[in-house]
Amino acid sequence: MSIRQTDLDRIRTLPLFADMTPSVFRDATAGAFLQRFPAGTTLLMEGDPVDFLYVLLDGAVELQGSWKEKEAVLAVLRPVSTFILAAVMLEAPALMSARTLERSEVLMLSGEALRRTTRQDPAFGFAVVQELAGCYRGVVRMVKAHKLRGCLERVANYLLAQSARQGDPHHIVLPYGKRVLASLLGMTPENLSRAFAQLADYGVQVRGPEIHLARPRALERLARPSPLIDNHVKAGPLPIGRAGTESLTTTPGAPPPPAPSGVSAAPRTA
Amino acid sequence: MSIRQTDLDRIRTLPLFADMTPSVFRDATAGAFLQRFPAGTTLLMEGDPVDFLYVLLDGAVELQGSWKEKEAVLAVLRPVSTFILAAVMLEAPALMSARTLERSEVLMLSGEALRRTTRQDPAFGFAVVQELAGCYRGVVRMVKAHKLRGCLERVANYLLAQSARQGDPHHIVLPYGKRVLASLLGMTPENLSRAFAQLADYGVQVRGPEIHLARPRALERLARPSPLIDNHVKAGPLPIGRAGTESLTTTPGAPPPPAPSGVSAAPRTA
DNA sequence: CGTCCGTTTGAGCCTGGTCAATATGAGTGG
DNA sequence: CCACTCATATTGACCAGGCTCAAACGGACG
Repeated sequence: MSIRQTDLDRIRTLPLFADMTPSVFRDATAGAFLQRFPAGTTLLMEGDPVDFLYVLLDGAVELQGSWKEKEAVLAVLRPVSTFILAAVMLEAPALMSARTLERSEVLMLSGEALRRTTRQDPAFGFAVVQELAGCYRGVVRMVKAHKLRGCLERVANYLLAQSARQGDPHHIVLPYGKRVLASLLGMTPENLSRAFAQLADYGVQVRGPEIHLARPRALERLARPSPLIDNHVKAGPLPIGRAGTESLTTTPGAPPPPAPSGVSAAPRTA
Repeated sequence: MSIRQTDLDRIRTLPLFADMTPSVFRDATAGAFLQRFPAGTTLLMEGDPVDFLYVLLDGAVELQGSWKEKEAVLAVLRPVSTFILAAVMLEAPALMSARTLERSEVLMLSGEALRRTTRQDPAFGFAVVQELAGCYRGVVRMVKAHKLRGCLERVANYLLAQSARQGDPHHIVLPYGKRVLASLLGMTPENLSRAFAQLADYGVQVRGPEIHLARPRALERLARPSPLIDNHVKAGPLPIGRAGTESLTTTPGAPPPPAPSGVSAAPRTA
């Protein structure tokens, strides 16, 4: 039950908790406890009710969804990060399962306490807003990558993203197994292998989890990373006279389809 | 610039504004104005800074992303719904373009005023939290549908969703053109046609925008809708969790891969 | 009546998936 | 220390879902 002070200190580094006053922080984390799990443990099954906000302090966790015997990894988390905040705030069942990939340390915070704090403390409320908004945009980026890019391009961009994150333009090490990576990128392990093989033409050399990028520029020309999809890319200076693309430009076409008679139920889109 | 009282009344029906006190509501909507756009108007270009929260009062708007000459529709909105709330809260550039599909009425609310209200009024802050959490979960559902289902299955589930929404188990009318629908479902118009043809075996008869579902049960056996993907499906006997109120907004996002070594940039995943 | 789109249909191709067999490597027990 | 096992990766052959290109069809509108 007792958590070390150092563990609470670690989650204070998260934007979500960084600006809280000590007393509010104490309220929000009341009843929190730390748990250790071996690799391969399912922390949460999709469809389960969610009672806690999870904070990964050490190890690795994958979030996955499933349907009809099929499974897909939707995200892989590394410390320090929180997950299932949205379900906690809505008191709704989880949409994704959470599974440890390695031995992991997870801090569990009372959902009840967090909702109460969110409703009472405007500053924390706004922090939650920004957190959720960031998550939302993260998923939007994911959808765009999926619908707009082919397998090769997704792999190439993944390599560049890792390269940026790890700080070395020429060498990266895969943070988890290729099977997991393939599923995360929306492809089969076999195809990921083939993609790596194809990328040899662009200076990519794979040896186990170690990858050498001999010609990052060539890879970039293939990958064409965009600040609107890959959030590691900084927005470059836009070409000055954006050719014929002004906002509020009306383009011909788009015939008004007959409105469906049924009452539509207020869809919301951030 | 003057807005009719009836327009403000309409947005009060949205969960986001429903519970606000009149005075807070007046603050939040200060400086709001109504605009009318013809069909095919680009309201917002991806990458643009976002100064307003948009509320669609009449007509239809598509949100789309693009990359390298390719475009994909990420969502189609119907009244009354809000969009780009996440970008407003983060003061970040838009990740999606917004384009009218028909002649539309759009209410524009000052982002500045909304952020101020969110920071000051805990009740409104919590409403924004719930809104964003719902949007996030909507996009997660979209990603799951995309990664786990094939084209045929996506179309079948779309038909069932529309059927539920429009209240008639045997007859639906497509709310927008098939070209747009195809892109929303992540396929080409040609393939959507073929999918409809294939679905004839399951009692689906298509005549223009009108679709007759002769054997909904057969279609359901193929589609296998799930409460964890399709938010119109009510949870089965087991789960106690309330059926949430999540939009069909699809925003799949790839959480930034965590830094394997050194300082981690606190990835967030709701 | 003719034109213009959006949709449908057909033929061929190609990306990516499936199945099966073969390394490769880590962990275990003799 | 080695043999065995199991999981992960890779490679190849084959298959199919989905895309592209091209043409024909149909309704809406002038």
